[in-house]
Amino acid sequence: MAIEQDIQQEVFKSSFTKAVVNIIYTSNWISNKQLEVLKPFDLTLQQYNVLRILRGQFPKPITVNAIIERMLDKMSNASRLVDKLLAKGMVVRRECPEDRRAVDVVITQKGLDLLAEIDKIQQEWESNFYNLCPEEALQLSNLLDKMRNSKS
Amino acid sequence: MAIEQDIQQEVFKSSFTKAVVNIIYTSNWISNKQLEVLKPFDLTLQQYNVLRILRGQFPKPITVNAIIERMLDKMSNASRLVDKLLAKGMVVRRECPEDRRAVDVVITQKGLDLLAEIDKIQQEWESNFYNLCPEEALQLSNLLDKMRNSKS
DNA sequence: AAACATATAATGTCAAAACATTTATTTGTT
DNA sequence: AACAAATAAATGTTTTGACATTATATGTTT
Repeated sequence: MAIEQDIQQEVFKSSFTKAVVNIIYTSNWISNKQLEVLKPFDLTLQQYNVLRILRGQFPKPITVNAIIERMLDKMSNASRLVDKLLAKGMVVRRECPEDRRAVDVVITQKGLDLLAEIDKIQQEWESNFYNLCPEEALQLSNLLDKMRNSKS
Repeated sequence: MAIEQDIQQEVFKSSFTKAVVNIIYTSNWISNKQLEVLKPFDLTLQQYNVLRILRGQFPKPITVNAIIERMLDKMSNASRLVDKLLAKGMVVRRECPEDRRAVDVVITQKGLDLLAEIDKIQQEWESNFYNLCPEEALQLSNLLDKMRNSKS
């Protein structure tokens, strides 16, 4: 359905405003879909995202600060997020030898296994629900990149 | 900057995954920009969105339920959001005569004035930061619509 | 009309986010 | 070396979000 019907607003001030609204709406739409997938695994979206960042680094460790930098929505709670993942046995935490202020975090095998399981369901779901061909997906990504490019 | 640099991830599993990540990243980027604009006016994003929905209906009243339907992220807190706006004198609330369960909400002149003031800053900001021509914005919107179109 | 189901908004509760502050360590400057 | 400034992570506090429950009103069935 087009965004006009989805939020029951027929007219936008500009095509630009419409795109902005559509991005936020679609982002929420995706998040809700992902939450459905994650619910049986007792993971929040943020925990899931942190786990994926850790997998991207595996087997190298990564500091809490570096996690924050790579998170889609920066915030200062990464420390507590790691706490939660630690309690679930999904990560290990150890003092960073080069900088004793920092803390190295590494995903465990249990964490990797969990992600692998989620991946299967996620892919199945993606192929059912997403309607773009690879070229269109790229085009979409490029438009978003261009949009964020500030002139100043 | 392209999404690869922004989140320091060189390779995505597919152009599709890349687009999904980019949508969420860009949505957060927009939200953060908007928050900066709203901060001086002591409005949260959600309060701002509700106000805009009310302005869209003005001078007709709208029920809390109808507000929820039109919100970009559905949730059940609309009642408390209206509370906050009421405390600030931005809306008035009265029992709906046709259905005494429902509550009619209308934006006040004070609310309209506040929105008008924010609009000015918002537009100025949009023109500085957004880099798409109207056709590209439309194309972006259409791709997002297409993406959300479930096959099933 | 009575009984039941549904709809609307408000409220209670708990977890998570936002924001500021604190502690420990490192880096830079005089 | 001594001091100030900066950085990394953790913690405290307040607000907000998510979810369930409640109270009241309306609609429906018999």
